[in-house]
Amino acid sequence: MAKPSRRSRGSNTIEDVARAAGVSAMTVSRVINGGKNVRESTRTAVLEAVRTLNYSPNTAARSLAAGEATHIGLLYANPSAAYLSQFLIGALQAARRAGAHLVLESCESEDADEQAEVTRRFATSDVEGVVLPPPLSESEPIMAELAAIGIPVVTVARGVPQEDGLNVQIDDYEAAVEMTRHLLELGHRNIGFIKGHPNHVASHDRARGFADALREYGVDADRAPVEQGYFTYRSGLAASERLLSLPTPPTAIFASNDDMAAATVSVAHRRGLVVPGDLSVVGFDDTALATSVWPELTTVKQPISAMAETAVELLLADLRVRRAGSPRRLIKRTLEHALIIRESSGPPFAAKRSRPQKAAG
Amino acid sequence: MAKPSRRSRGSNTIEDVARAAGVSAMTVSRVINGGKNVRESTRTAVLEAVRTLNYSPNTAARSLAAGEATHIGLLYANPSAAYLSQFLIGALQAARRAGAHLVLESCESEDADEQAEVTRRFATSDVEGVVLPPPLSESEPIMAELAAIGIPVVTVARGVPQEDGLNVQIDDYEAAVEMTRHLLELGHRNIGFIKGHPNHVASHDRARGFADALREYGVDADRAPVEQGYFTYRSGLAASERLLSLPTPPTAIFASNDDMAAATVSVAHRRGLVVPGDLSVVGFDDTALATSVWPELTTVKQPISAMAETAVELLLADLRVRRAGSPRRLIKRTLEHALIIRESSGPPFAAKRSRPQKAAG
DNA sequence: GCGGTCCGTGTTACCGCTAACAAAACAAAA
DNA sequence: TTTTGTTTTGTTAGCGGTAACACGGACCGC
Repeated sequence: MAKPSRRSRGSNTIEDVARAAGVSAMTVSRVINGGKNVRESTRTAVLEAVRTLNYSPNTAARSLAAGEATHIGLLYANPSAAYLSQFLIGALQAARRAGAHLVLESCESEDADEQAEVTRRFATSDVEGVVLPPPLSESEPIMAELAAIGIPVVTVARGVPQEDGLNVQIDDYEAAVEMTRHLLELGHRNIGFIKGHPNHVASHDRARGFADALREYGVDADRAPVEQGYFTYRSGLAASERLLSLPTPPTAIFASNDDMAAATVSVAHRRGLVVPGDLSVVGFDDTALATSVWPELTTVKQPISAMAETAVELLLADLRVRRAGSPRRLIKRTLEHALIIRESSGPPFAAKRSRPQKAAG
Repeated sequence: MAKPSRRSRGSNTIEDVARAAGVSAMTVSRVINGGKNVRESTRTAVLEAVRTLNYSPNTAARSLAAGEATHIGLLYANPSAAYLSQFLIGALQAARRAGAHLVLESCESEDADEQAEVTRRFATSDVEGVVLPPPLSESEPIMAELAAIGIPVVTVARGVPQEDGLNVQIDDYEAAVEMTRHLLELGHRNIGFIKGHPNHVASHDRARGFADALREYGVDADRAPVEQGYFTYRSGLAASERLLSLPTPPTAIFASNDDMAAATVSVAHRRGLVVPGDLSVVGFDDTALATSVWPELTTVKQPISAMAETAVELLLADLRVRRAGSPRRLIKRTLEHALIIRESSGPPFAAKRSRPQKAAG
């Protein structure tokens, strides 16, 4: 037995796998990475050895040798905490798989100069690419600064992606259409809508989806009660107050995110309305808030973690391509959303009927 | 000029710094890490060179050479999203500083066998230590499994830390005392309390703090209205309903976390009570929920990010010590909390007075 | 049958850093 | 002054991978 090297950590290396498979380390390396030009029999032998030894490559050694990206930045600003944690989980996963570190920086300021300043400091440290989740993905000062420094960026949920930029998103328009159809199919015809922050392009997409779905069912979209919100709980409070104070208050309210939907539920309760018996309330995003209010919210689920993973992967791929000098491909990726139907939506005027039904059931 | 090496990434290395400072690479290494035995003049020269060249060491190379921990695990379970994202930010920061990767795994199940199973799979991959935030820090199956495998663990906010374990926490008892005093000093004498999940030791500490503070002010703690809750919004709904249905309902309610406090506010509103005019409501944790309800909650802020950072640092230090074979030191660390006074707490019976005041102001 | 091309694999030389050891510089003791 | 520590600094040999190139054999066309 060879005496163990003075600092090995015991876990087996590519060398061990090579020995076990009866090939050289290089061949193992080729098999593990998408290796072309490896005979099928060799490949299976190597994979067999990998499995037997439960081998997993050392990311530190890998990125050192390959000279790959090691630090990718994630600049975030106060989205809902639920969104951020989901996003971080996905980004972290993808980064680790690639052997890269995630460098976090927050940028809460709305001031253009300050945003540029933070960005500059961040970018000139040692990050090789930057992931920009919303709402920062819409920030022009940041995008401009990053472009000036020449650092690759991938935006997430940027409404109007840059011509030659990387972007990951969901189809906000389509999701809003589906949610509106859900309410229409329950029988609602007087549906209120609370818009999102006007700076977010997604807000407009959602509003368009809402209106188009109404038209599809022959409802006059121009007469539909719509109030401006800003994605905050507080703005949702105000907007829903206004909607419910209308002479003919809506039987359902579609809020552009969960925070505002939660606020709407709170206002409804304060007014003695039963949700969903007297008023259906639906949200968007499926953040943790959706299930921590009562009743739990019907909402649209964004695959936040998956979007983050995809974003990191796109960025790393772009970095690789740039380094190799290959022609860049401009990539946009749209991921699937899903309607999550919970307890806050139901048929209109169900309050009186629902009680007997419950007693009977 | 030497032709650039075929794969260097351009950023300057320890070699460049050494050349600039007129010393060897090893000396630079010593200066950068807590180097002992370096002449003061040499040290300053090196640091000068480091600054000039804007040098920052390559973490991949560092952990490869030093054979240090590269993967530390973080096993989490559905705490509030706000808590998790704060925690991740801190943990990530500390991990990156040390050149380690954070490996995430979630374990939502409450079933002992399943928890053990997840833990086993997680631990036998390639993590060298595990961070356990609440509520998992209280899970015996997980702790037992980890101990059996022999992987170092650091728990966070574990009520009764293990004899020889690493743990990071705040003083729940003291924080509860301070919060209760705050209410007492506002003039409240009939204060309701909503307990946390009985499995959490922190719940008991908070309840003790509450009772002791009452006694301190001559209030009969045994007669104080206390209801059992389980840290969920829903349990808060039920508990506060019970408290407010008492013949002499309390003028203030101290909920053991923000979720239950938010639920209490909701119940109060449904009953037509003004917060804080008719009822003061305070929470614990200062999660995002605290500022996304109206009125914003008075609460206790836990330094979540800092706790996560500390936890990772403790773990890495322990790992280093173990590898060196030095005697382990058992470390517990208690971080500072803070009382955050917002709008949900005020003097009792203020509803009638406050309106004229508002009108006058 | 012979040079060329492609394929599958091995060899070599690092990536950037640090542990361990060696050597030199300096100081204190004899 | 010599001897014997004690610092301070340099040298060597990797850590675990991968890029680049080398090499032998199969296949091809002439």
